[in-house]
Amino acid sequence: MAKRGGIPMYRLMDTRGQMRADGAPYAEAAARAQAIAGGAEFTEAEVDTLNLVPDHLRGLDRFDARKRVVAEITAEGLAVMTEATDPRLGKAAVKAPLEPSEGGEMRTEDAQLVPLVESKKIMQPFGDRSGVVIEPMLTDQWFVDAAKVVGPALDAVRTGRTKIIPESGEKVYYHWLENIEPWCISRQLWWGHQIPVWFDDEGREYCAASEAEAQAMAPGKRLTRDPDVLDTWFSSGLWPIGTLGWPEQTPEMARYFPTDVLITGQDILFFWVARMMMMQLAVVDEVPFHTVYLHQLVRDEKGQKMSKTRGNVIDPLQIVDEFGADALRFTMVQMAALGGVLKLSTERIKGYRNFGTKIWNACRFAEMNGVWEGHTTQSAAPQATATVNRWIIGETARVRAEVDAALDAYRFNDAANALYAFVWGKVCDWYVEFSKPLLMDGDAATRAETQKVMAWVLDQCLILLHPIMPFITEELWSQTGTRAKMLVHADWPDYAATDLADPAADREMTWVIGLIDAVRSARAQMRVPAGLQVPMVLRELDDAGRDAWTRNEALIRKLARIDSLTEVPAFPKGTVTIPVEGGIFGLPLADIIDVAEEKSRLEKTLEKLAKEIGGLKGRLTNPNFATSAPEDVVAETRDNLALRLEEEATLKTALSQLAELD
RNA sequence: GGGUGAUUAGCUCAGUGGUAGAGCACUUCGUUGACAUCGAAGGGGUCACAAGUUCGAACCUUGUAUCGCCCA
Repeated sequence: MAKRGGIPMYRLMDTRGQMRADGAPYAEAAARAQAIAGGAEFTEAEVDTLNLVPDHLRGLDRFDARKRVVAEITAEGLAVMTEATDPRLGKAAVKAPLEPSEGGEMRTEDAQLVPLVESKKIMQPFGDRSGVVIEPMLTDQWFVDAAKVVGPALDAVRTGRTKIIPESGEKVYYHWLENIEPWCISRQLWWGHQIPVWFDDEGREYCAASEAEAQAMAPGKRLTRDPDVLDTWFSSGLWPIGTLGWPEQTPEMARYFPTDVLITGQDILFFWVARMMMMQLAVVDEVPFHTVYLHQLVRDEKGQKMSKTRGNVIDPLQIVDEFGADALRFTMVQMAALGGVLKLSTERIKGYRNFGTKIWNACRFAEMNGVWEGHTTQSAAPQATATVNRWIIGETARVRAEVDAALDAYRFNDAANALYAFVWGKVCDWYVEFSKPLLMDGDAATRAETQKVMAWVLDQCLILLHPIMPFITEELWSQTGTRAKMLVHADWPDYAATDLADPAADREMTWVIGLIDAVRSARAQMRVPAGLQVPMVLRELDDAGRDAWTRNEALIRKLARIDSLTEVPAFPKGTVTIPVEGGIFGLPLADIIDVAEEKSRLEKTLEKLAKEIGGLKGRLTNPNFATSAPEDVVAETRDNLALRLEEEATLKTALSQLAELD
């Protein structure tokens, strides 16, 4: 029986009224209720029989009943009447007709009067699933005195036994637990763990693990069980141990508890995380996990919470059908920046589907060039002599380290992005292109080496991508070479970048890529037809540059579309200048060159350079910079400035030579 | 009301003190020996605003504005 201020609440909303149609007549019950409210003696049992709802209104829908009540009150002449246009009627009010002076008709006030039923907004909860108003019904409920179990849960995070990521989660956790209130664990649901409390007829409660035990506590009494169930978070709070057989000391408990990392939604911190912490510490005196990784809610592309009512739910299965599970997974991982919001858009997912296709095509290219013939999984990087191969091996080791560091720090987006940039931007855009002359025109040894290196590099891509894109990588793994085990079981690589990287190879390939980029850029801006092979001239080049050219001539010529290189003492008129580290190349395009175009190209570059040089000089001339900044920063700035100045000089010369053409 | 975040390129977001990045979108060109679900080259940002700390601020401090989320 619910009470308020010590007085039992009447059953005003008794939907079971029809079964109690034998109740006392309304007038008597009402008189008795007034007496009780006025202080008369009563028993709960008596109040329970009071019938305050007239029989003819029982069992009606509340909205129908309201209309009937209003009609009855009005019929008895007891209603407050008002004009139908009264704004207090809210939506039920009719629009005021025009005054006679404004051309409206004369009206009789009487005919317009209606009972005043004020339109008042009431905060009214609706059932999530039924859509029906939820009526308040006070019942006795059980609470956990949370203050008594909160201490250890707070300490565990304060002392770092359990770490919450991102850190802002810890602040929220503290704030909530430090201000914790008693936790109501009674839920009026038809499913869940029923509350283990039985009552006898006098209302005494017996809390026991089973009905038999409760009965043993109340010999000879008739018991009824509390119909409520435990709050879902109370039950779920026991999940880390309950699933492992607790309270028995099972081998599973010994092996798997405490668990490892809990990954859950940021909005679940209070509900589940805190409850698991409190309950495990209270029950088995141990934290349930060493780390809690909180991710954001997945929202739609506008950042709205997905909801069925709003109709903006993206069904993952539909996405999987359209783009594949790997694309969806990669998208999620790529967006999982710590503390970030997960806005899911199909455009994004499409991009990562294309990424999957890209890898597939790279493996196909490898297959067409015999890379997989006789290949078996190798954990160690192959020995390589070709610069290109040495370079990509080092790059692979570097990305592996980057991915590991990102995963260790729970920065899944960094891991995904590093792999995307490596696989697409390094392996596909450069290494595959570089490998073509080696695989197709190289000698047998070069060819064999390149095949081995490419097989190894692609294997590493598959292994590193596998946690994010398990399906396509597993499939490619099974289609390429001979595999002792499935990719999902493959060893995670542990080679170090310091062992595999070759600084000389890095420097050389950076130079080569820089030269190709510069030529391509100049060609595009001079509007040289993309397919046209053009000659190139060389004015000066240091030894390192000459070595690099000699070793990589084939691929530079191929990728930059250069048909010859001639060394010249001075550039012929109409030559586009291509400065590189340690030298100056040129494209003699006198017949095609657009002088104005080249001039503006140079001026634009010079403008950018001047800005950079200005900034660098400004820093270096500031006496406080040299004294306060770390040495390596100062040195780097100085080197940087020297390089820029050199480039500026080259371009200025080129610009003045260009002027001679006019 | 309490708590907690965010504000960076057209869009979605990375970037914890050394001078600005990615993907998508956009513009131009391209049937070049894996890939047009592609390739090449570009354009685009006084990092919300104001003050402060610092040799140096997108980043640290304070304030302002706007938006979000959690809880009551």
